[in-house]
Amino acid sequence: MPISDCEVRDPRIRRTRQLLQAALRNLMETRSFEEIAVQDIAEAATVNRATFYDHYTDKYALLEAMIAGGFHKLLAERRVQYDAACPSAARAIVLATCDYLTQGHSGKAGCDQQSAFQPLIDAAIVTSIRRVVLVGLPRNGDGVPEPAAGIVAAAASWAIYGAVKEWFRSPGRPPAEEIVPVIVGLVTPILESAPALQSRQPVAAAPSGS
Amino acid sequence: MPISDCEVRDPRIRRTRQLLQAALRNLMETRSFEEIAVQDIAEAATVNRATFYDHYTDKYALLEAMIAGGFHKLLAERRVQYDAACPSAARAIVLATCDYLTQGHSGKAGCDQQSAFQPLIDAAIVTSIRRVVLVGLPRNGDGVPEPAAGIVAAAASWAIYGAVKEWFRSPGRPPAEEIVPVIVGLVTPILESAPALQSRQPVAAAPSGS
DNA sequence: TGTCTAACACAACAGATGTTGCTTATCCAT
DNA sequence: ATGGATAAGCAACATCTGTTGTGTTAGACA
Repeated sequence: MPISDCEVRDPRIRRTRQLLQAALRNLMETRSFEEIAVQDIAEAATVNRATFYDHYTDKYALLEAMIAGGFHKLLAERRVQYDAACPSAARAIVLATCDYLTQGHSGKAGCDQQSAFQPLIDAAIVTSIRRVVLVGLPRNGDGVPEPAAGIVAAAASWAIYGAVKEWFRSPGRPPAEEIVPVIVGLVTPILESAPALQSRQPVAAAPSGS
Repeated sequence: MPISDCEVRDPRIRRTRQLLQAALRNLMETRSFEEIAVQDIAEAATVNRATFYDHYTDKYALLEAMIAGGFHKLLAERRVQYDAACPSAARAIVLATCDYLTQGHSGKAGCDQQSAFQPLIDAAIVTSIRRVVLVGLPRNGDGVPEPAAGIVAAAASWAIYGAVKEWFRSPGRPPAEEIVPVIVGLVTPILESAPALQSRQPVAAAPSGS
């Protein structure tokens, strides 16, 4: 029911949400996410259980906010931002995604690859990637992204995360430095097709539909 | 706890699971998924609630199985299978994904785009796409997929679904026939990079890393 | 056909969930 | 500083959850 986690002025709200996220983070060092009850989180955060529901609809919403916030923080710390004109930007995004998965954002749950809530984590990260990709995509004169940019950003961000996750899940995975260029090579065609969709220049592989 | 939904010989199990899935499908015509309790599903399926838990860990697992089964059925009906040698195969997969989202697999929930369980649906469909893509990817002499095929299949399947979903969510979306070639154009570079990763032939866009 | 295995019904349980109404404490703006 | 707005504490509620135990029934297999 409350406003999005960013842009919260009231210090009471910030405090409570930070407490809840920290509590969940700590609890996940010990048990798996499913084994944690809203009661436990509220108790660990020294927050009333009813107050929890003032901020998040359930523990899954809290997890989502926590993951999104954590990944966004990582991107901000590294000053990561995509720019269609800068090839190394895609590399930075992919590397950040690798590192975020590797660093065990979610304690014991990080190993817990087949958990039912894993898709929630995936979705949260993909959304963050999509956002940072979208702002770097070419725009028209008014700074408004082209309509097809949404499709390109979606395809690219999902492809990036899907590939990174596949690498992360693989049994004897190579170091990140090794896989990052491979993934970048896979997704650059998508990212570079954005100008083509704006019909600035025809591209052989691009379909003429639309 | 039980074996995967496919390959179940015991008719009792088949019957119960079909009843449960049909019950959930029917209930979702009326209410949103979150508003449906396991109790309701069991009751609508004329199945004891305890029996529900013999088959699925919770209602989310049931939803996942339902979505995966439905999409798999759609692919089977259309005889969809990816083949790296056949360009129209990718088209068929993308079109099937568009149609599956459009046909409102999940009743009222189909409109319910921002629901917390949406990521579960996404994950189920992506997994299905990934499977059908993977079997069509190039293999070595023994029929074993190349190691990089996993990454390629993951990137391609996530990209396909992400793009289709973005299209589906867009307010005044064009007809599927119009967007399919665009998406196919976005993902074919990924799919065609599979041979390159096998170092059969160098490709200009592919990175030399590794 | 007969026996064995396992699916299902049923009841009951402790615990968690999500909500409500009320009071107190904290903030923000005037 | 003061007053209005709102977040947080608190208690209690009906309900749902997930599990366990026991008995019955239906399918599998020889």
